[in-house]
Amino acid sequence: MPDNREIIIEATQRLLQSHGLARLTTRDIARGAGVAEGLIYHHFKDKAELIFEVVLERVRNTKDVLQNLPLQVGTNTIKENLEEVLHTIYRGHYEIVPIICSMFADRRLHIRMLEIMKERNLGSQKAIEGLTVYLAAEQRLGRLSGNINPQAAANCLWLISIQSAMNDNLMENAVNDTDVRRQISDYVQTLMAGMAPSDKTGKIKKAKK
Amino acid sequence: MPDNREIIIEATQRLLQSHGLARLTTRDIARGAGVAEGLIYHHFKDKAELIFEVVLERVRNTKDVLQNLPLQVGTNTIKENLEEVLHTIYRGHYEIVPIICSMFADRRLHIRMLEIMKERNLGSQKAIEGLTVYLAAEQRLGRLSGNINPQAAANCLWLISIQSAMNDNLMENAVNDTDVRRQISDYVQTLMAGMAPSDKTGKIKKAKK
Amino acid sequence: MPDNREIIIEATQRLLQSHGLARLTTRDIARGAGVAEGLIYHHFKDKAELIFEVVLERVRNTKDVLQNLPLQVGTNTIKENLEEVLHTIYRGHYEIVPIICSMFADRRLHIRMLEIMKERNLGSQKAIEGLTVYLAAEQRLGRLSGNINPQAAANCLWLISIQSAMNDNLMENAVNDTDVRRQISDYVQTLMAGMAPSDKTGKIKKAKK
Amino acid sequence: MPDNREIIIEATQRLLQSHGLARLTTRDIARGAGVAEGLIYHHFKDKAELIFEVVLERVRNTKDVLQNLPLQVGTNTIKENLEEVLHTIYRGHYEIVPIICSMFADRRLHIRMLEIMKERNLGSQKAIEGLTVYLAAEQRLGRLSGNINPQAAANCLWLISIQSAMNDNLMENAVNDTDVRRQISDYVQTLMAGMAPSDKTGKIKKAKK
DNA sequence: AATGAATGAGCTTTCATTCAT
DNA sequence: GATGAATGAAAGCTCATTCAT
Repeated sequence: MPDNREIIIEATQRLLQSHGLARLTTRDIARGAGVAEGLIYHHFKDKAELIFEVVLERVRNTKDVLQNLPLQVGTNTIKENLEEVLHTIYRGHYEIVPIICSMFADRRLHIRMLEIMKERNLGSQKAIEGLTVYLAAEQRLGRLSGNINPQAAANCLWLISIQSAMNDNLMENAVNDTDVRRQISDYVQTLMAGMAPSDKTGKIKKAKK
Repeated sequence: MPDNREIIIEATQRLLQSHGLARLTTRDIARGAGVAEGLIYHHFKDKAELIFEVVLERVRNTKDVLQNLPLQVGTNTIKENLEEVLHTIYRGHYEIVPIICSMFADRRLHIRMLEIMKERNLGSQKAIEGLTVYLAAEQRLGRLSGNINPQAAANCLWLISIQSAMNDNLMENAVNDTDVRRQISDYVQTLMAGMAPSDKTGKIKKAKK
Repeated sequence: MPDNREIIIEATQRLLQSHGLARLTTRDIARGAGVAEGLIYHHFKDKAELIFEVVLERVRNTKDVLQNLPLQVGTNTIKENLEEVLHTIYRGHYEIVPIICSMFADRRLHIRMLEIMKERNLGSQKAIEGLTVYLAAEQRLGRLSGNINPQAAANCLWLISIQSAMNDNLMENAVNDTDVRRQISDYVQTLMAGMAPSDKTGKIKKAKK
Repeated sequence: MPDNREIIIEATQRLLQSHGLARLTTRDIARGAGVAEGLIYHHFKDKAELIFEVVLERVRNTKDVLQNLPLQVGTNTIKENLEEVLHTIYRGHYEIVPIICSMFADRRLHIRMLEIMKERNLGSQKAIEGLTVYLAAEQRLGRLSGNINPQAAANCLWLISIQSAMNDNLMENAVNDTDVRRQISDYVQTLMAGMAPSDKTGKIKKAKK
């Protein structure tokens, strides 16, 4: 007994990738799923909610990784852990970001999207929480500098990986895994090392001029 | 005699920023430009061509954002300079977020845009170049750590500010200048200080397990 | 064991009053009754039959409104009695306005309703009868002018109160009891005093030109 | 050169009478008018506004009569003038009332209808104004009792004629002009004479019992 | 060049009704 | 009797585009 709700979500996911959101109609979705158009509205309040469900499904894996991150506290190197996190966020969002952006290109969908997120108490801050907790824990273990603010650092990592994915997708950069990982490694390296000169103590030097 | 072609483009640009592409109708554009709907089709083959013209103009402007940065080498504190840069990128992108999103929503527009950018050698890497040059110069002056890769660092700064702007725009966060600047300051602070513990030498410690 | 047929009818009645017919769906009804949508079709041939059953019940009740009025003959003041009557008619109809409107909206329902009313000798003239009898009795007691036709007067009172209720309901006027009573009082006062000049004898003066 | 806006209104008017509102679709209207469906939305904001326009067109005549009523001050007999007014209101609303009621059976149309009325500053009080002014003027001339409130009296007349029309339409009473005029004559007679006993002075007697 | 009325295909959404369980 | 997932035929409305003037 096939679950039509799942079938609809899967068909939407498939069509979203081949056609894009702007040209995707509920008729296409129904045809693609092999069900009546009306059934969509039995399982989802409206088209926006269906699209949102697709995005959620995709993001779920990322969310799990971030939530389980605190379990990694003290294991491996920090750099290894962070690279893994950034890679997960990157991969989890590479295909989703254009869909989300598409929704924001449509005023009506945009508004509805924000409503749904409010209803379900979702938002990127929620997703980042696990990362923030992890960083704070590593900081307490002395594996991270006491000078940084875990929340700000988590935000930086999040923003970099999301925007990388978005940028690569928008510019259609080659995205073989080796390149992605090398790039991420560079970013993490930069964030770990810090840009201030090596004699720094967390205070920023004035120009000597 | 005002040039109606220009007037139409300007109105489209304005409306694209405030309303996004998906619900922007030729009627809206005509009304916004104060001309008849039919006139659009005298000046442009179709709606897509008009939109394309507008987006192209925006992309042309983007690369100028960071051109003047190298002039700041050695002046002020690094932190001050970087905060100013991030703020500039943030503000410059905040308003074109709906246009960027629109490109994700319309596959044909997206593809044409990429072709043009390739032809004319545009693209974010170009825009970041000024920032990279600046960072390298400061590094030579000893005002930045020798351990970082200027290109990677420039990328980090770029990605963070763009994605901040997108996030704030799309999630309809409050964006008064004070909040934006505080946020940016936190990010720069994190990047300057680095996340590795204070005895770091650029090498990453293993977990002591 | 509660009788689901009755439960469905009650829920429909309630919803018809608050929401009107046109947007009242079988889903709403089922939800309101706490049963499955399909069950409606076990108890009623189709939606029309269910609605019909409900409207019929309302019409049955309406004629009782004025039955007790003749009992008031000679008691209180006429004005008090009439104000009470108008208020009763007003209140009794205020809540069924959406149902009356629904009959105008659905031709089939309208026709069936008329047939039933003819068959069973229902109708507003029947309902007004009590009022007419009352007025005639008061006229015989000398408490009402001998110049009026009790039937016409009863009709006037009836029409005014019904239409007041409709108007207030449809225009979403504020309808606190004080306002309603003041309004009714004005109408009764007008009807009691009569519009002809005070030297009137029931005959209408010509303009003196 | 036929005016399509008028053609659409006329077709709607025609179809409204034969089919009723509940089953009247925009497709039917377009077909009936011989134009494209989209054209309706070029001339009217939505279906509600079109329907409303039809009602307005019909009511316009009534409105004119009421507004010109003050010109009749002092001419003919009061009774003649009032009978003419009530007859005009009755005739002008006989076919309109069911349409208006139908709109109120549909929650969405109801709300939209009230919006439109607010936008255009319409409402029954506006229509009654002319009648109120007329009554007040006749009162000053001594042709109407000084004991009545012109506003309340105007309301009574209005409510009676509207509800008569509605009642006759709903009950499908015979409505040949002779019957209608006789009925109206009875109502006016009642209102003129007043219901209080002939020795009245405008004060209401207590029951002597 | 400029207008704006007119088109018509296509969109999302609604909803009475059916039917396997 | 009772369920609720599933249907599919509309419904109201949108909008890029055309064309007579």
